[in-house]
Amino acid sequence: MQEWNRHNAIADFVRNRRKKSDLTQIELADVTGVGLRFVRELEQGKPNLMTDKINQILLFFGHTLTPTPISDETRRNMGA
Amino acid sequence: MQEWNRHNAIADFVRNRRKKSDLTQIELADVTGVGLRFVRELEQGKPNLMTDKINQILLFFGHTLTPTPISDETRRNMGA
DNA sequence: CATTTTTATACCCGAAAAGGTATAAAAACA
DNA sequence: TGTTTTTATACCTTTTCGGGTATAAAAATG
Repeated sequence: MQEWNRHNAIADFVRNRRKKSDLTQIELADVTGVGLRFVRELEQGKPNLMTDKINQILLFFGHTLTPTPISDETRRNMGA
Repeated sequence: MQEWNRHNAIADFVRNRRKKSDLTQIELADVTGVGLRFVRELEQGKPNLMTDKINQILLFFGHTLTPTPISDETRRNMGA
């Protein structure tokens, strides 16, 4: 199995935005409609996730999964 | 089941880049190491896909999946 | 036109994700 | 310190993705 990387673009984004919004994992799961376990595995950096579940969460923060150049990976979404 | 949307950011990106590279779906599957069926389902806009499989393909084009703000372009393809 | 190449749809199966929940660990707080 | 809140880990079940392959449709090529 691939190793979990807690610090990847998606996990970091969700964790940071969630905390900025003063939400617990439970609240985020509740408001986005995904399972609590999914929120946790996502933030822990589980490598294999379903795109539509991720988008369910990202949509709450006004974002979505898109292909981006690798060089821009870190820079692109640090705003907001 | 969710409807397939052939024209989403990921599907369009892969289809366009593949054609620019003059590759068939078979060749892209072969060179990226993912199954042929996956390439087809991705380009057809299957909503539920595994992130690491997508990234296997995007990596070949120097890209990766990241959360990006919902722009007019992405919102245009969200239906309704 | 016919023929070849490429893409799309359908089927079965194994593997793994996602959900729910219980419990343990950690963090926040008084 | 002790208490409460939040987060992390573990187990089990159901669901479904992804691979492989066969076939059909569509597109390209002569």
